[in-house]
Amino acid sequence: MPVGTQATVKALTPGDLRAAGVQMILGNTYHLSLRPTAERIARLGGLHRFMAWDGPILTDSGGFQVFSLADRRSVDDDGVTFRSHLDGSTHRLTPERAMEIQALLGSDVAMVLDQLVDPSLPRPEVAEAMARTHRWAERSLAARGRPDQAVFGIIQGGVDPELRRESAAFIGALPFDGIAVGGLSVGESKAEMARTLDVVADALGADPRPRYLMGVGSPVDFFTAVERGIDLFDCVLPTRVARTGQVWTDAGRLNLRNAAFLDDPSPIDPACRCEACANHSRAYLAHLFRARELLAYRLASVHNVTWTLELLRRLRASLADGSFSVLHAGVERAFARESAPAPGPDA
RNA sequence: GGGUAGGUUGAGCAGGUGGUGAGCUCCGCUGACUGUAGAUCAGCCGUCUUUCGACUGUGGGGGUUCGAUUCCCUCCCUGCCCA
Repeated sequence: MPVGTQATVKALTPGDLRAAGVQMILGNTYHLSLRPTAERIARLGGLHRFMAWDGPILTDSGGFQVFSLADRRSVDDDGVTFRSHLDGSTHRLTPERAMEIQALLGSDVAMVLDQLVDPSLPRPEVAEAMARTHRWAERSLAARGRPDQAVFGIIQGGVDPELRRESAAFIGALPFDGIAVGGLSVGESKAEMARTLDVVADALGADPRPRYLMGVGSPVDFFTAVERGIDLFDCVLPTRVARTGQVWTDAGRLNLRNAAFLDDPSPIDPACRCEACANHSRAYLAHLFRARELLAYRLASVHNVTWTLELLRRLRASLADGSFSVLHAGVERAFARESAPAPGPDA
């Protein structure tokens, strides 16, 4: 699911999304409730009609903003009080209100309000946020408003195996339509993420419901997660990095702002069939980025979303024909720079 | 021809009225980004050096001075005004 926080996957039209092979997108409770407001979207016929996207939409609950806007909110057992990043006004989000907003938006999948925390915090704080997430999960189920909307629960627990196991058991025991793993890709190591997904996979066992890893991921992360039973992803990376000039290819990542591409007549990825690769050169994109031309953002986003979804299509095919590990190794090799340890300030 | 204001590191500017000018914004170079307060942010951006640091640099030339970006002479270049 490409991320379309504000009722748009930035720089892309619904037509672009369909051409890129997008099946489902993500929208956001927090942002849309502030602007243009959930009530207005409801009056205008719901989120699908509002943004002219007739495919499935999953809406995030605002749980991530509980984490990312830590300096302008306060959390208590009943809910979260935010100060708007737009105008500083105060807003209250409870599990019930998050469900109400998502019912108004009319998304196909609603997420429960959860509390994720920095996994490096002391264990009692991680455990407290997990316990609160569990209580909020039960309240969210009780508050679900419409039968045509699926609701997913969210497993928390940081990178502590025992807490994760406990959370997976608790959330897995509730009658959700799908199970999400939250609180990862927030600074923990790749090994910690993999280990945590192992614990969750073990705890959920043969549970047939769809499993969604929230906020992931990078090309390599998909393999790590699918190996551990994950079915569904959302991530801002393909579109965000595209807007800053980075494109993903079978040969790894390219930064189109680099001077080396100014004279490169080849397409971003010769194997890609997207609009950008079919019609334009790296040199053209490099020029557009330098000139800050708006087309740069669309073409790069079209490419990254297309390429990412094609990667996932190939990943699914590799599961069927047994070539998963070969494909995995190839992507690991191409994107090796990503997993290389970043030089520290003293290095 | 006369007058006047200027000439600072790729560009545009600060600053500097005898003793420390490498400061800003662009441009440029590179990196980062994981449930989007992000078409954003960070580092670098005279030369040498990995760093520390060293050196050079205020249009050219000359003069005064222990010492000149600063004072004097002269030349060159640019804008504006007058003829």
